[in-house]
Amino acid sequence: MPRVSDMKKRLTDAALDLMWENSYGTTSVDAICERAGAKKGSFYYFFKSKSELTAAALEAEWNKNKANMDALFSPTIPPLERFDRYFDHVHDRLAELQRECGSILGCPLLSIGSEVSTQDKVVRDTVDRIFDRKIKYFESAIRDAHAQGLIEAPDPQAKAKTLFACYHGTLAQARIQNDLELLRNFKEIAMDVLGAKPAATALS
Amino acid sequence: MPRVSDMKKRLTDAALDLMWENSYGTTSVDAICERAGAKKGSFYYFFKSKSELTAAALEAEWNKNKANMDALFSPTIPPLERFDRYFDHVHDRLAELQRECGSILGCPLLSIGSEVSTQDKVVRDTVDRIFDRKIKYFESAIRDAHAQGLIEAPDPQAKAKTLFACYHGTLAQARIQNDLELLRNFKEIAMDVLGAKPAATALS
DNA sequence: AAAATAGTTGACTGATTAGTCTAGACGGGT
DNA sequence: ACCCGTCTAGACTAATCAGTCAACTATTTT
Repeated sequence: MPRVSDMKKRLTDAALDLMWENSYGTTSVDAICERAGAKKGSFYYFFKSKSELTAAALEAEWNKNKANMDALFSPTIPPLERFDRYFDHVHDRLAELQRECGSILGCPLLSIGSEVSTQDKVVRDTVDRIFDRKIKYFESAIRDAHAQGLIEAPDPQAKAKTLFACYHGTLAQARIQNDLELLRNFKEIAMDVLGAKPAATALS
Repeated sequence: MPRVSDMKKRLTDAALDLMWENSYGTTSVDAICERAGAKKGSFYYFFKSKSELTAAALEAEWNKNKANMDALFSPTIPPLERFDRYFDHVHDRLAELQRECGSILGCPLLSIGSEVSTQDKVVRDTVDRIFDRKIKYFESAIRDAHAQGLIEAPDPQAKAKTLFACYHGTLAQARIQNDLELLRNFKEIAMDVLGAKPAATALS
């Protein structure tokens, strides 16, 4: 088998960068090609449409982050601490991206998903699938926390969905208002939503 | 003053409809004109760009809903009941729109705001401003609830922002998953987030 | 009825869009 | 050394995009 190329990866990387910073609609195939150092022909050799490229880019991004998610939500870590670490991690990543591009970018799944949901089934289904996987981390941490009596959560899945929605709403607000501050205290908000008993730090 | 026209309103209505159902990016000026029964010239007679039309459309939508919001959040209504009624109202409206267009559309401010925030200052600032106004309803209801001892909310503004973010996250998820079900139980989630003491309905 | 104001028309521009296609370059297996 | 599958080059199309403009119509004031 002759000739191996990293172009596919370069294209998905470029696409995700551009769509995350701007939007699906304003990210043209030409712009993706330029950033990836590719020509049109290469693009359509690997992907049959912009829509499929986007789905592939989101899946690729997921795969890049999966190991990290597994580590953050490792069962060896006390369940509520998993959330702490996760929210910190996202906060730090968004702060880093802000240094690069000047804006708080929020969650690409939510931005892109919300933008294309009524028009592009391929991308929408991809976003859905990845959301489901992410919620599973929440769900299992919540189940563990419940088992240890740290919170009251008879329906861990419902609670996970709620927390997930709250978090993504906050990420979206942070993007719209370009304000990272909203995310700084999310740990406490999450504990509120989860109904965690205020432990060591007893206040009032 | 010669010749009065309702074209401006028809254009903002058409724009909001199309952008809500689809997106800012995929809604072309031509499409807006067609739905409004206008020609290009009329469009640019009233608005100097698509961006300004969008800002005007969002403001117009706000003005259309303001009286209703005032009624829903009237101080004559018990504070926590205001939220109940508001969430019901949005739920019903989205259900109605679903019947018309087949999709759960979520909140146009969030969808459009998230889409354009890094690229269009005029629209972004408009969304910001309207969000601020909407949060004020939440804030005042929360303050009243706190005063009546229904919830514990020493910082009503922070709590309002939190609930607002949670609600919009849920609206965004509902749009992406095209699932109204997520919104059906939001009343209870809201009470959870607010930390409302489970009143009459004592369970477990 | 004339003038002034308010709104409408639609052809036009030039840029940009997603996607196609043919010809060829590269490089590993034999 | 040569072949063949993988990949690249880049010109091309046809549609669509936001925005411009000068001529035109309709209505009210004087």
